Amino acid sequence: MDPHLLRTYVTVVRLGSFSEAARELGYTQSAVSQHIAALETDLALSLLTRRPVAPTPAGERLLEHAGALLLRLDAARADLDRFAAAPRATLDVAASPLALHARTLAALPATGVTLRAVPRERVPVAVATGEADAGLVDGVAAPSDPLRLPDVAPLTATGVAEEPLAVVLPTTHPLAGRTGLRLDDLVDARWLEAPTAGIPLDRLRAVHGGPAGRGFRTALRYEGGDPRTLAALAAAGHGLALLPLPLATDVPGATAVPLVAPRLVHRTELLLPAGADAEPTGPVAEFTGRLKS
Amino acid sequence: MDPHLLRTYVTVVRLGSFSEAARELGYTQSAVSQHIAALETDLALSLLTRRPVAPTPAGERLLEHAGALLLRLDAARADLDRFAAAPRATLDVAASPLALHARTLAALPATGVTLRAVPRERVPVAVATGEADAGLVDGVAAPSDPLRLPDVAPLTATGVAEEPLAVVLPTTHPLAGRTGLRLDDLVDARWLEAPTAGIPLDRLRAVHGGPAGRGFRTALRYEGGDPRTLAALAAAGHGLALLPLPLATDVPGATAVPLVAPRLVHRTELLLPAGADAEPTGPVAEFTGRLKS
DNA sequence: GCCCGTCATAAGCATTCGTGATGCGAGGTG
DNA sequence: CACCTCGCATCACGAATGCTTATGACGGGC
Repeated sequence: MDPHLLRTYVTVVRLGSFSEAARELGYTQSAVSQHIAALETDLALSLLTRRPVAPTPAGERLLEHAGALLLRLDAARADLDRFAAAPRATLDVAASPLALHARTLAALPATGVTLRAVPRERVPVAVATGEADAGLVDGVAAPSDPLRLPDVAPLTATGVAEEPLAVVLPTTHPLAGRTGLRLDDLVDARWLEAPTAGIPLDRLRAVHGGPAGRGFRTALRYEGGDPRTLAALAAAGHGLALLPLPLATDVPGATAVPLVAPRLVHRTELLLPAGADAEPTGPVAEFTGRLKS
Repeated sequence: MDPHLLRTYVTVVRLGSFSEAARELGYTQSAVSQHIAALETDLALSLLTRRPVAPTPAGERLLEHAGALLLRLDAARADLDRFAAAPRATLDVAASPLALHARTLAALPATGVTLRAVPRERVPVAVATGEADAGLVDGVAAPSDPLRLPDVAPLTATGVAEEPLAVVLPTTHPLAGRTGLRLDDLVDARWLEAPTAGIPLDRLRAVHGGPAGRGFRTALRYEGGDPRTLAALAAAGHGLALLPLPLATDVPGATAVPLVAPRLVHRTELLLPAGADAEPTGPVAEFTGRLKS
């Protein structure tokens, strides 16, 4: 299970073709064929169906493992490269959209900052692989509880902000007058699924603990990145939205009611490569210093 | 960063010697020397000090990455080997000591079971690498919240039991008369640290959220595996112990007071290789079926 | 000061790995 | 229906990698 073989395997699957993969990797088609053959004999398994080229069930499993492995490998290399590299004068930050709010934006240095908005799950990856010097992720957690992040590499996470959660409903909604809402009251409601602009509902489904698939049905799925649009959708009656309270206010036609049970907050965390906090100076230190104080 | 090179690197560090590592790996000393040299030139870093042989700071970092990588690699191989292997007639269970209680023990099949008690953090590893067919881990979490387990490989975790937590104190202790205790009341107390027999206090320190190092000081460290001994130590006044309530009762000279705040429970989870739940029959299915019902 | 243990380096050799050429089977085309 | 074409498998060869043996360099112990 040489990483090179895994690398060609995943590209073959991704492109659905040996020859295409060979082109992309700079090999000949023959080499790719031999790589796959080597993997299959090594594992004594058939990994791919040819014609069409698609992974077998065993191949699917290998794909999961291979992805994680190659990621960790890249992360390791990036991490160790940092050791030798000269301290950077610029700051690359990867952030999930909702992790960008007054507190985090204010901490950014005045110059030399590149800010990249990426999906939530890609933030740890970006930091681990060195694409970004630091990351900002948001998510839902119990108060002062750390987020559950996939550990692709040794990263340190520190909480930088916690805000209440609010349910956004049309002003005409029967529950709009409440001062607080319990999740139990909303299990049967229709929700807006917005993985990027909003907060994924998986966590709610898990917390609620009901049988899988029950509750929190999706009315409409919004794949854009703008929370105000999401709130507007809620105002228009397309379903309920879940947002950090500060983002949910002042939306025409919508009312934001804080979620009071279960006790959950919208939490933002700063992600750094483990060991990077030792750096005493530079833009990274400036940024993290301002965030932690 | 060939896994072979990493493998020799970690053994060199572990044994503190090139020659020893060569012997263990079945290489010549020369090969080991070249492996290390290859790594160092590839990363353009000095990884080891010679004489004595010890990792440099950069080497320490590599060690972390290498460990995780090799683990995942073994896990991947084990997982895919399972695909080809014939269904097993026996059941190997790796369990942390406190995960073994009435509920889990009752679910074990009558014959063909090997039960291995391992430290908490080794359970996921054992399941991932195929040393065990299934795992039982215990830990502390908020009610109906999953445990935080290191993801060494795609594993599925399902909760099988939750019990209240109790603080064990000498009957003569001023707080022994309470019906419930808040963690805040106990920050300044002396505690028994018992990573195997008891519940590690890290989680409490994290939940309490105080400044690092403050609170929950350790009076005595017990490295044995018997919770009753731990409770007896608490009875003898060596410090407070934290145990699942059922284990903390009926200890002479000690009183168990439930922990009421923060709301935490002692949770036991079943760990299976992801995808293994598909198996319809055999001892694994019997075990998991009984646990989930 | 000599010797022994340990790591580094050099040369030789076997194995591995990638390339180019060729074979083979499936699907499309006239 | 024969033929062509496209795409993966296989083969043989040259290059490169990796391991071994042999030797050198350096420290620490007696």
